[in-house]
Amino acid sequence: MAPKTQEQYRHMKDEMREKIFSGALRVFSHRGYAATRISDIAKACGISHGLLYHYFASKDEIFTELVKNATTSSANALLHTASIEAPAIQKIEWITAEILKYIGSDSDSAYYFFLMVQISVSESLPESVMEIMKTASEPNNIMTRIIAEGQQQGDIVEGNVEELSNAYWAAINGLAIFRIAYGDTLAFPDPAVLLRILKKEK
Amino acid sequence: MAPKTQEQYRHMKDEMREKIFSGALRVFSHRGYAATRISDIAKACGISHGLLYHYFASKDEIFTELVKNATTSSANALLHTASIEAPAIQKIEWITAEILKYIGSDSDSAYYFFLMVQISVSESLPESVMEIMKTASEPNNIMTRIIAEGQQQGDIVEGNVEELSNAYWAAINGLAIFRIAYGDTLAFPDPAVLLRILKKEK
DNA sequence: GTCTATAATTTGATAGAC
DNA sequence: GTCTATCAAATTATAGAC
Repeated sequence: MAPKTQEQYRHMKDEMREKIFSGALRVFSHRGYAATRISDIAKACGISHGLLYHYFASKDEIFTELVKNATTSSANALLHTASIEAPAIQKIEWITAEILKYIGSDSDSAYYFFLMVQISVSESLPESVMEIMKTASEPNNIMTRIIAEGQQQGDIVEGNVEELSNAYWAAINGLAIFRIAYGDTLAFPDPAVLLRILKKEK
Repeated sequence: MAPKTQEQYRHMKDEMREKIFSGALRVFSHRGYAATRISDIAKACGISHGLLYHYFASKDEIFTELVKNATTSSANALLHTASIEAPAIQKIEWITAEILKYIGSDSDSAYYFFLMVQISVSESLPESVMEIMKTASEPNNIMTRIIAEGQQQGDIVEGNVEELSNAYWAAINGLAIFRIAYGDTLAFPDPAVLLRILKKEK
């Protein structure tokens, strides 16, 4: 192997690659993987499609890197929250506020959520993406644990933890999608509205 | 065997078109509009792609008919609920139970929800679909009216009606998507869980 | 009614000019 | 580094055999 040359090769092109990632994320979200043309991404980045192959080997590689970003960063955020020393309900309040803040802003977050939704539904994806999804730690598992914790502490409503978690994540993902579809004209709910799904009234 | 009447032939043609619709709805949902190949639909229906053109003029026509179905049937269901003589909260309880029942079953409902989600996000759609979306009455408008009604009657929590409506619909749509992604292994929440978003505790 | 063969177009990827 | 020209493969839609 020649790790040294590969590393140098990548470092040289990192800046442009970042620019391409950003454009590609939005194009993939709006069109889906298979429907996204390499020329669409190139146009969104203001370069020719030929030049794009100077920075990426293929359409698959761009997509795979994006998915890698999405899975690792979301898993890390959740793991970090889970490790905080606080009552479960506070963990959930904190993460909900964070997620909604980012989804509601102009950042890439909403697009990452929708990217993962598309992947979970899609039946024909590159093998490389399938591999990542298999090894990705599921946010749902972490969330169900926190919910169960909150139930024991008497702050979260009774009921099947997976059903509660699904309802909560469905709302989060749905809002991310609405945000992409309707932009900043969307009336964006307060974290408290979503937390009513889980929180026990006192 | 006796020769078939014209009506029998017409009936056979209608049946085949229904079969193609059903197959196409699932393929479009799993792959998106632009990424769906005519041969994918044909394969899902167990026919050759040449034969498909015997029943439909183009890929666009199949998709457009599906969108037409989705918009009219969902609008009708909501309008019907809105016209019922009952407190607003009961209307919402009824429609939520209905929607979740259908999404959770093996019917086409979940796919129709996701189809509309994809359309709302997608940037490149056939002109014919764009036309339908422009004239389609928005479910959101009907829902916000019912929610406002429920607030006046003291059964629904205070707060911006559009934000509440968005949170509620986000959860509904999110669950439809989860249902497609995970099939009947999904832990499907009770209507009561979703209604906690809107319902005032007493 | 149903299929296979094929035309016309599009698109992912490469090669080579500047 | 960047672009344009081009190849090879895939895809929509049509034509024609059975």
